[in-house]
Amino acid sequence: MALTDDAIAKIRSMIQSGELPPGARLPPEPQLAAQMGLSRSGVREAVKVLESARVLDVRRGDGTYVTSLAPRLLLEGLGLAVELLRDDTLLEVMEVRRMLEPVATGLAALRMTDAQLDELAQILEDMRAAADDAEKLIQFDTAFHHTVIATTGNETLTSLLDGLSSRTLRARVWRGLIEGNAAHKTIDEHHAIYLALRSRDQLLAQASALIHVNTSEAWLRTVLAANAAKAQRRAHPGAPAGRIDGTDSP
Amino acid sequence: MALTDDAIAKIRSMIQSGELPPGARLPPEPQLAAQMGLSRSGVREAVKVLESARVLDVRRGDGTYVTSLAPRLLLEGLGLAVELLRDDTLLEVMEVRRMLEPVATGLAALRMTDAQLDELAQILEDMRAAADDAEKLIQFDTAFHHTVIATTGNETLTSLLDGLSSRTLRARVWRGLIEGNAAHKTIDEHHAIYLALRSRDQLLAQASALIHVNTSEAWLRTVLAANAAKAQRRAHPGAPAGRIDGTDSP
DNA sequence: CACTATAGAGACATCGGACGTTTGTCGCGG
DNA sequence: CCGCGACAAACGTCCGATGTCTCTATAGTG
Repeated sequence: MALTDDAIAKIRSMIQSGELPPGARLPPEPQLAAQMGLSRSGVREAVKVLESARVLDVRRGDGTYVTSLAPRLLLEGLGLAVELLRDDTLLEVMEVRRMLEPVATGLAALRMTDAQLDELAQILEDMRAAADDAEKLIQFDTAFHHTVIATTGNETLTSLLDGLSSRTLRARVWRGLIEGNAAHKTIDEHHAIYLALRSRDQLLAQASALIHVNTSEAWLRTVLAANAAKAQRRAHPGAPAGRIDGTDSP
Repeated sequence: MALTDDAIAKIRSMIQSGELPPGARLPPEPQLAAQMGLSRSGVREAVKVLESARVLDVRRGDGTYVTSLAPRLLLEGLGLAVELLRDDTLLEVMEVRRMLEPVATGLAALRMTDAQLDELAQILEDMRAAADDAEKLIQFDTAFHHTVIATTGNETLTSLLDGLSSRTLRARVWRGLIEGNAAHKTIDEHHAIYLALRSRDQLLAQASALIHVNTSEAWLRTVLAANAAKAQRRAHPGAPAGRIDGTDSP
């Protein structure tokens, strides 16, 4: 297959070269098709791919435009990718968070304003009030970390970490936390991060963020282990645990 | 638009739920179309999107299959996204690298084998030999950092950092380095990282990686500034330099 | 003159069918 | 047992038609 992929590459290249700057309007599909030497069907597939990557914005009845190309748009797909990762690679994601989130939180301690601190305090309060509602806990947890990282002013960093902490990943961790009666302890960890940020203590913020990510990772491990054991029983009832990596001998 | 996007969501959801595990074969397009209540054209757009995201593997004359869903595949798109970022957000990318790459390099110092160290030494030698060929320098530079990070054994981390250091970003930095006669100094920085790794000194590796990223960032700044000034002159010949952030007063 | 309702044109959304090309397979023959 | 050729299945591409939404210009109204 070359035609459609060529079209994708051509449009991408026109954007990268500046020939199609953010906000620019593309020619109508039939004209674009003629220009690139393929049918309208092929152009539609190409445009659809770039639209799903948030590179193009297709407005029905109007036309197709280049988006702002802001990091928050282009990095949106990272979250979708993480959602599809296999269980055993989620620990790799956690290891990346473990490396990145503490440093980012430390940076946030240097840049955070009083208003942002108050916002965090409010989220913490909400979290404490919702201590028995898993759905809300996840929501406030997401808001807490997003708010912290966003204060670095680095939109790319924020989008990356948002993507690495996809919704289903967070949901799994919290499921473990709640079933393990560790929700309260985890909320305390958020409080510790908040206190470090309020005192603008970079190293303390970094340390408390690392401890928090570490706790999340530990609970994710337990959830994944329970999950793997369940899958194992489903596949071979009563049989001892064996290979779980999905490989197969020829 | 809902039909095609619904189809994308449905297929994604079937994969996420395990109904379509890695390697599974999807029904033929016409059947898939009937099953999801839309025409084959719509299904083809949906499949194309998921293929471009490396979620599906379409084999002409054979069928459509779910990929391995390995991080290296799913995170491949990150590089394409970074390639399209605007100049002013590339500094954000550099800030992320500045936070992540030193920690990762430090981790590599703990896990690297002798064979991998020898591989690095070879790349360093190649780099020195190619000191006047920008193209090769970029190639060896990419190989060096990829090899270092890959020794952490974390494929997700490796793919992320590969994506953050997209080819055009590296090319710009090296253009600055060469024009500024700093190529030699930068190769020395690679050597310093290598020495730290060889002595398995985590903190030293971390420090030398930070210094190296910092140098890259500095040269990227000069390249971007020169670029912005040129764009400014192109827009207003002879006019004094003014705002270069692209904002506009009403 | 200012504002609103409306008709038209333009553009994307979706469909259905047709044909070419590639690939995997299965049976035949050496 | 192995190689070869024909068949069938599946994706790649194209074309044309129709539906639906948006923007805009125009005519009408107060």
